[in-house]
Amino acid sequence: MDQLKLTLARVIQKATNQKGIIDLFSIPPDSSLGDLSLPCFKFGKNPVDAAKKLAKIKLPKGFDKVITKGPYLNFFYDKTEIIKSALEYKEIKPKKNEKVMVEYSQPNTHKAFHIGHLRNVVLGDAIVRILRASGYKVIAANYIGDIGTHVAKSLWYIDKYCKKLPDKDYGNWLADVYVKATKKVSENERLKEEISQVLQKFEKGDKHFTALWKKTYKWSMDTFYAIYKELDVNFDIYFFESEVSHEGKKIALDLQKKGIARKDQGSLLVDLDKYKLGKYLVLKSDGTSLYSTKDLELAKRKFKKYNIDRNIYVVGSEQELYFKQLFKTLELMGFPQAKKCYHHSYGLVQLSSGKMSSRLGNVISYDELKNQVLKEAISEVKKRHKDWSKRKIKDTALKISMAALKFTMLCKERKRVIVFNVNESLSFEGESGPYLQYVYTRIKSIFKKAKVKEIKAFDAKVLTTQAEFELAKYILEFDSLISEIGENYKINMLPRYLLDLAQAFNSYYVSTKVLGQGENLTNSRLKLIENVAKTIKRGLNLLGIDVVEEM
RNA sequence: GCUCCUGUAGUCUAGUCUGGAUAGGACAUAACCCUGCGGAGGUUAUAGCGCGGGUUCAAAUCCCGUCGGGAGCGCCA
Repeated sequence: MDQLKLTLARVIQKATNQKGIIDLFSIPPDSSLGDLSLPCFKFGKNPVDAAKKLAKIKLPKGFDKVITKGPYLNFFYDKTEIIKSALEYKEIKPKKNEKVMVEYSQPNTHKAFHIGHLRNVVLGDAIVRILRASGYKVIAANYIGDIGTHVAKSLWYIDKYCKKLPDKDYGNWLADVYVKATKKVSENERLKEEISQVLQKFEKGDKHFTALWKKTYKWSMDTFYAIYKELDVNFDIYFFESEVSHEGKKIALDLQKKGIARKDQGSLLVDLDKYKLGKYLVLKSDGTSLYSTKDLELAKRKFKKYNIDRNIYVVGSEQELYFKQLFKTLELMGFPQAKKCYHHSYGLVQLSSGKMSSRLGNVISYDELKNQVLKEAISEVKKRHKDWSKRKIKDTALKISMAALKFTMLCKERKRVIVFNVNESLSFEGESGPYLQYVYTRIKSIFKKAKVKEIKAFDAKVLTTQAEFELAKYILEFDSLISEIGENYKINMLPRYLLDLAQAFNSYYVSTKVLGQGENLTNSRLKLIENVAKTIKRGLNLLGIDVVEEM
């Protein structure tokens, strides 16, 4: 269809002697008005006349007719041609040379993994999948916050107050320790000094704290790995703050030598006032490293060792200023790739009662939410399939739960804040992941009854309804949508598209019978809905969502 | 105080970058549709662009102002 649009644009370009026609095209508000529209406001003083004049042009192949509607010129595709292309549709695999690194998830060890982290992982994973589908070489990177003040705080608390270490449920225990430690410190400011000492000892390689760190670090990582496995998220590389901390300090000191950074109240900072970016602190006054210290070294590694062309950081919008500062500093350091660093920010996930904070412990953990949704899904599946085994019920319910969770995280425009109400469970109806899975099972069910594996003969000419034409258009739109998202990162366009397609299918389904319509018609309809199912499956997979055969 | 983001029916949301036709969808509410390929569905109804200016043939979209909500602004990450 992109090709059709292009040829039409050329024809009109010739007739009007104007450039950029292709950008003027729009989709009419209702498909009964046409498939493609050209507003004629820019062709002379009287757009209605201009439209009438242009309506006389000779239409290129693939177009059926053109009508005018006031100042609009509305084109209709040749329906049979479109349906034919949709029936014969083959997946394309584009190739691009650019190498992109997507850094996401970045959880801190020794803290809770909550639903805010979930939005990040799901978003990052979808970006990775979509960029790969649009042809980029993608490195999926995680960056674990395994050291820093928060870890020192936990180690300090465990060392000082915990007589017994747990033997199970490590992740939650650590999350709880962090909350308690924060509370302790807030009651007595002087304890901060003790924590600073623990951090300094640890950074110098103190044996006791290193051993304690190793043990507790592993507990956290095992918790994360389990979550990633369940979410079906895979990383190509794990970076750790601990491995860039030391080199980061060198960079900070080097920045001072070069006059990019200066000392201020004992700490080192890069003054970015003249770029309206405030001051960027790169080393603490006690000589230990900061988030920024480590990010400088991390970026350097990405550029030099991994030789990437583009670098995407998936991090919440509250860090927008921080990343602007980081990118500017990288630029001052002379990295040409600094201009190709991109902060993919997104809105907070918060509770109806307000912002979540690992420090305060008022969070919904990933496990908590998942278990709630899973419970609901299990009961729904049970209702429908009394004969299924427990195992099958749970497997299916888990896939449905994942669809519900991920879809909720992805269908909103990225900057939008997501507010969770603890008591409201996620919906499986309406605009939801399960709604899309449902469409897939309906199609699969038809195929089961049809008892055909492969449709060899089909004929576009027998598919004459508007609904069939609409479905065909959706199928043909998919590839350009993916490549568009690969450029603008508007992930939520994909869930939106899938909802539209699903809805179009559902109304087709209730109005049109596929089976028992004679071999020719039935086979052609089967072919069409098979391609609908494939498109939905591909789309869901790009969002990290699995389909189910039955639900 | 300064900076950034955001405001669309009772609730949630798409559209805003790149201005075009009747602002699309979901939930809730009220009707209706299984002798049919799966009702986690379909059809219909009700209801909306915070406010005030400006630019334009045309504004949810751009500009200015204003009000409400959120986030950030040196030793957290």
